[in-house]
Amino acid sequence: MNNYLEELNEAQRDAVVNTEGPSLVIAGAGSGKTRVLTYRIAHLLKNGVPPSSILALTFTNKAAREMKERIAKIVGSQTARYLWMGTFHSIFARILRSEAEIIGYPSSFTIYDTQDTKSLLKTIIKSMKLDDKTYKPGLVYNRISAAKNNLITPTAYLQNTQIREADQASRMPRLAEVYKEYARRCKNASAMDFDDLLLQTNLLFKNHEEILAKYQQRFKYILVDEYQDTNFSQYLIVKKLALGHENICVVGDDAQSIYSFRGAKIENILNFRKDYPEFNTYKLEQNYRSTQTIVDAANSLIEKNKRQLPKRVFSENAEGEKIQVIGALTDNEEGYLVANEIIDTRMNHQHRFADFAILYRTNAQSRIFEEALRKRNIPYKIYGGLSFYQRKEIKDLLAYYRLAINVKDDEAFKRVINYPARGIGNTTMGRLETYAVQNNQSIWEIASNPDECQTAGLNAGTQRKVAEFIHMIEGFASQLTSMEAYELALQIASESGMLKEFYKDKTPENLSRYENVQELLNAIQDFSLNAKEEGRPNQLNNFMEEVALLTDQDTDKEEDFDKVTLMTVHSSKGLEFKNVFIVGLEENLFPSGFSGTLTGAELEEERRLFYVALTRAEENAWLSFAKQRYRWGNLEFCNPSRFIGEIDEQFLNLKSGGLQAHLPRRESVPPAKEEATTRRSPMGIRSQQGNEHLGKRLTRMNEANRQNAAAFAGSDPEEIQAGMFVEHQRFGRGKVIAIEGTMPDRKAKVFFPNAGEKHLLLKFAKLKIVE
DNA sequence: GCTGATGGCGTTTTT
DNA sequence: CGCCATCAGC
Repeated sequence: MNNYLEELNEAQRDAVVNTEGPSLVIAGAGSGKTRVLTYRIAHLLKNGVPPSSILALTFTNKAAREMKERIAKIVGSQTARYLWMGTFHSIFARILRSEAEIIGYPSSFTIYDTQDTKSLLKTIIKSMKLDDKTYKPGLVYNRISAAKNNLITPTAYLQNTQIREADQASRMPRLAEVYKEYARRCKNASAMDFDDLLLQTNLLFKNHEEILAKYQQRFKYILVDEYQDTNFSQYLIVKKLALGHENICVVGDDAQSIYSFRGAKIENILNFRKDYPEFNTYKLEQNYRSTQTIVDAANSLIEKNKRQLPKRVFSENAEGEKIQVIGALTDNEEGYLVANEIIDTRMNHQHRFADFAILYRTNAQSRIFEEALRKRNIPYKIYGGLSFYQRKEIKDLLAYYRLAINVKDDEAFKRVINYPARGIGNTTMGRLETYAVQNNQSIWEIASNPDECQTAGLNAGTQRKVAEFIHMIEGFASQLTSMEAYELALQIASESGMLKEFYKDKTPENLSRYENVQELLNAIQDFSLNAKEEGRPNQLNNFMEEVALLTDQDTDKEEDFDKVTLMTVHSSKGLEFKNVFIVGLEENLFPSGFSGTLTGAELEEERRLFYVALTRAEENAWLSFAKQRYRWGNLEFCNPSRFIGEIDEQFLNLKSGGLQAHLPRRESVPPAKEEATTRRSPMGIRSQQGNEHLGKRLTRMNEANRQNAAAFAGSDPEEIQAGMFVEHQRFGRGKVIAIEGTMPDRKAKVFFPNAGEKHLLLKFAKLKIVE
């Protein structure tokens, strides 16, 4: 064991060696948070604390794995193995499986992923004869998820007037019933969704004191990473468990709370002192990652946060280069500029491609940069998007495994009953499911019983086909305990007929599907061999327990060696690159899901300047203006369409804070063009004229909208057509038509061409320049 | 059931 | 635009 304490600065060392009692470690970005966590655990182990009494919770598998590896390096893998270290979900799934009986679940319960959940919700919504355009499965899921994460059970939901009112307001008055039905069906299917893993753990601890006591006893030391990202459900579990010994150490940074949209409660970290009055605070304030300039820039934004834990992040690194702001007239140009910059910087500084990252807000924005990089032969890798385990063929095969392990798993049943095709269509499935729901049973329980099939109304031929399928699955199920994972997995893949499907015709898609399935089988083989070596059980259900909570952010392939990284700003949290481009900032100009009412003045207030050049003349004025060289603040806009300058205070002090896009203000608009000063246009504007990229739908809707717009504004349709449709962002929604002549306090129609006839009524206007 | 036309709509993400 | 859901029509 090396002398790890010497590798720490004073603050870090304090946080590592003071292991007793409640500790709050506030860890600024790049301040060595992971190092402190791992060393703290190593320190505990070194001082004779048994690994099995340490519980360390993270948010991602990746974080857990990395930490475990680092600890293993210090204390040896034999010791590290017995740590209770993993994601909230995996740890509590493990506990739930071993306590399943007492809460009425089999220990082999299925974990429904997002897709399963949504598809089940959709079925429920349909069967309740509700409109799935009002009750959108995704939206319903969010509501139910939020309820669960606040520990609101269906019964409590029904009685909660506040929630009921909110449901009324969003025109989903029957949401409570949907929730209840959803919970019922999950139970019948012996399934839990992700939120259930936490909710059920809470219920388990609440209703069974002796079990809570057992785990309180067991976990003498509890550590939580990214505490600012915990939701209420997670918070409460931790709080209950910590009551035992109060040796709880939470690590986080209120300034890095970026997941409130998925239920993270920053209050959990802000209120730590209330829960544990006797706590110690450790502040990690020295940033080892970034230059002073960058730390200063970040601080100038963070200081605008209203509630925060006082800290002063500083860097002793060199001041470093200025932050550059580069503007582009179009998205294509933006891609081109970034690609060029990468090539230049790489040459001039001998950087590797892997030293570059391109960050954007949404995954959909990657395309333009992919194209630009490909054109310049720059290798890149993309994070996000469809993960391996979400591919259809993988989900299909996994569904067979799931069904074999838990035959009540209705979502798996529905997935594979007719894949490959067995002549069991929607009608049959509909009958089985309806009957099952009526009888409070899983589909399997009906389908596997000939009498029930008869009653459900299946004809003899269909009954035979269903029976064959049941027989096949029973065959798989019967071998679960006798065969090891890989053998059985392979057998199921082949006997289910799935492998044959890919041979039907040799399309590239089929080849790729086949390869993916092979990759899954290889993974199972690896799992099986490793498990055997380490003396753990190596059956298919053991593999499936792990896989349900796995995503493939983890799989770093060898071939990903020297490549530019493309990912969302969110997923870059905690990573380091020498060169970072934050692109597509103008996307923020348009609030998505935009449908409220705003006055022109409010828009001005919001600094969301999504206005359009209305007429042909005005548009031309803008375009010629954009090609000129001009200055705004410290930013110099260069010919033809780019500006490079230093980031300045004005930029950073933007009221809305964060990564809001910022646009030239009035002084940048040439005074010569008086017309143009009354309206602004963001960079990245693309007009309909001469723009062959406009979508087909826009073309289709064009005429109708033009007429509508003209009628509303009382203008000549020809005139309006000229600059009417301007694409402000890459989402179709962003195509805005503003109506000439409307003043800030007047209502105006804003047309979203894609929304077809139902245009939105907004108070919206020509933006008045207020200085 | 499969296919192509049509329409709708588009955050951030982990488990 | 690009993906997905739906539906008419075979």
